[in-house]
Amino acid sequence: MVIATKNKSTEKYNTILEAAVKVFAANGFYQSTIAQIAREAGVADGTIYLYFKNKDDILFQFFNYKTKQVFQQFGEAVALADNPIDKLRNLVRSHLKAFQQDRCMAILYQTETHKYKRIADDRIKEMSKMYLDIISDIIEQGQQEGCIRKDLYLGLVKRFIVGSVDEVINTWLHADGQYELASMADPLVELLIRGIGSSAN
Amino acid sequence: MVIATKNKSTEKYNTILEAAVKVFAANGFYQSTIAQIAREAGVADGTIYLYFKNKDDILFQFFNYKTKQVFQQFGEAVALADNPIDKLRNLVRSHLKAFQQDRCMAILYQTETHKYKRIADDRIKEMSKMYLDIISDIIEQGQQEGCIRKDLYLGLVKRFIVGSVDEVINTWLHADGQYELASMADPLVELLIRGIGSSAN
Amino acid sequence: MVIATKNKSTEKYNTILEAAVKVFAANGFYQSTIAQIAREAGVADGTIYLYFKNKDDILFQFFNYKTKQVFQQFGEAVALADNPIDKLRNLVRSHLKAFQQDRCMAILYQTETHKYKRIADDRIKEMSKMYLDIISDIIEQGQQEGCIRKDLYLGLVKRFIVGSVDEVINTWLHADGQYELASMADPLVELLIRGIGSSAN
Amino acid sequence: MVIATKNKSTEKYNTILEAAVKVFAANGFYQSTIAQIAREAGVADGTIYLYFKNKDDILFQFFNYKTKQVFQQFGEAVALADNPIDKLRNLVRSHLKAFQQDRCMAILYQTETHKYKRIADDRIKEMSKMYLDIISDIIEQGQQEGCIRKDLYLGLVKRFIVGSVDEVINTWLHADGQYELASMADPLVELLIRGIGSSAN
DNA sequence: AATGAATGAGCGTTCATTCAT
DNA sequence: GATGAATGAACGCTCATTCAT
Repeated sequence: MVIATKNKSTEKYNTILEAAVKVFAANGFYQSTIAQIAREAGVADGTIYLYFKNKDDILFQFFNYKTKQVFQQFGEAVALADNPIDKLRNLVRSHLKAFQQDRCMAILYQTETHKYKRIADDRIKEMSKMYLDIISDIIEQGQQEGCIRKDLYLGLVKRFIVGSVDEVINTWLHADGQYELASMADPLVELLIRGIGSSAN
Repeated sequence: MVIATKNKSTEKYNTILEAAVKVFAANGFYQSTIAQIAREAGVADGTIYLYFKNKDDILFQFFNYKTKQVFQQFGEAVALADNPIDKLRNLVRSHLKAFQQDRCMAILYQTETHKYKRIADDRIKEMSKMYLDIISDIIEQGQQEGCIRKDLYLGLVKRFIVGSVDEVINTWLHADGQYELASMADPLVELLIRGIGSSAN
Repeated sequence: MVIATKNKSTEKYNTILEAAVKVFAANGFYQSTIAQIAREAGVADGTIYLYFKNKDDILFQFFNYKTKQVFQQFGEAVALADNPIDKLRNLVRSHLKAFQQDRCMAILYQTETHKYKRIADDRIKEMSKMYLDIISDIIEQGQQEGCIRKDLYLGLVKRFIVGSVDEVINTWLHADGQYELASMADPLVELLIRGIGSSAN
Repeated sequence: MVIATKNKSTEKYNTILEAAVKVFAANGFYQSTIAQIAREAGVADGTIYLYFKNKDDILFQFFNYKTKQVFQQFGEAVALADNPIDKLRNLVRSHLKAFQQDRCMAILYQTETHKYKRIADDRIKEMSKMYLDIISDIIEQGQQEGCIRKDLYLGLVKRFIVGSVDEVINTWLHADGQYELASMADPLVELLIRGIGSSAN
């Protein structure tokens, strides 16, 4: 009983895209060559151009489909919780989980994003906005419900959250993923909410 | 008694290094060419090789001297305060101020750091460690003095602080520096200490 | 009694050849790709290799059959006239008419001929010789009959005629065929015969 | 006493341009590679790009400077004669002489001109126009002075002359230059003026 | 017969680095 | 020290041709 056999074309497209992500993650985009990607994917150099317009396009497709899809999952994870604090926890948790599961994607997203505005600016901005919008909604709901401080500059709070999460991921990446990234979700959210100060402050 | 007369050599070295930082910041390291740097510095291509071993070395020197020096200033700023919370405030303030004053350095440091482990890994790790050590000291002192929560996982707290600051800088960079970066220091530190949760939590 | 039913194979052969001529005329031989020809012909790239040995062979076949056939018609047109001057007029007329009717062939023949000695040298020389022989016969007959000057260097006269006709065609091609090419036949022949000098010379 | 020592740059520019013309003449523009030109010129591949923007530019420069210059000489040759028929003779003579002296230029101009409108359209049109204008002037003067027929369609006469000359050159080229091209000038002009018809016509 | 995905040799171009002046 | 012309390795990309289906 065949439900969904991906056709050959899609298979090769994915093979190449994943090979590319692996190579990009290892060497950086500009240091990666088409020949390396082809070798990693087990195809000829020219084959890559049957599935991608050019080298830039490979990175673009990565941001357009692969990463985008992951970021959309974050929204779904959030929807599963009712109260803002659980939503935030779900967001951070699914973010860390997803990046832990696909280390190459994590590297590419963390280290290559800022540099490739030229290539995938719109996609990255779109994702970034989607992420920030989710956070905004959470904050606002939290403020209405009283579980989040009302005297906050929203723009700053968003950076505060995004930055903490990003840095936790970066640290994990630099440590070669030797610990459970996802396990950092709960302590991190707790920190975000309560801060580092003792109640004496 | 030595009067610090910089000799001609040092001047040209600095001219080139600053030109390179400008060019790297504008185009990224790998997209920048020696010819561009030479033009920006007003010297011949070959001259660059009298002061730097190769292209990589320029970036290495940037991290080795220029950035390192700035990061050392952070330590000095911290030393001026007595209590941990003021120390943290001074750290964040001097960090934001320094990066606001030298935008190119900020760009290079924020966007190129992760990618150049190959080139300047030791320097970057050294700086990073220095920065994290400062924070560690602050946290520990704060915990002893009671102004910082004692139930914190130190490794996480450090990322939490570093990440927030970085992201605030990134956001400022992406906004083309249209506002006072330094003005974000106090609200950010306040957030770090108190968190986003209302005391009701 | 054979009724000329072209079989399927011949049809496809012609479809491809005509598509190729169209593409070659538009882009030049070396700038045309097999993929373009295949698209224009409505077949797969690989199909072309069932009918032609390789890309060169397509051009070769063009000169071998298509153009050759047209050039043979010139001989027939000449045979319809008795006196040399009418023969010349018929030759030029049928030449201009044929090229006007098949613009792509005209382009290919005029602009690509000289460059493809490598590919179809023998065919082109053969056609060229055939054409020049027709002219030679006309001239010689005209000299015997007294309507053509006897003091002429035959080799030069042939170039003189061929060159004039070619250039008239080229001019028409460059003007995007906005006028009747065939209408130039009579004035041109008149020029060839009488020259540009007044009888006073 | 040094009057005009060409500097090194100009020398190498010319070396490369001449090597390129040689290679283009031998293989055609698109079949020639940068590597071939570099080898012929005795320089490295990259050196070519110090003097020319790209491969197209080499051909462009050829038409822009080298050929243009020769075509301007034609105008000067014409100016040396007073009566229209001598002017025409001088034009044809200097044309054939120049092309005989630089065979590669002749090949490139004759066989590559039509195909490279993309690359040097304006230059080629300019030269072509210059040439046709010279002829127009001659014809008109000749008609006023009575030595050229008044009942001529100027547009056709120009093609008639240009075409004859071109074809004479082509024939010489195809014969591998085994005879004196310039010696064809006088008989050709005589043909242009008197035509091939006997006065009996 | 017909397809079109796959191949990989080959090309134009760039640019870090060298070295004669 | 300073120059910048010259180098040539390396890369992205194209496309004629093949071959499994």
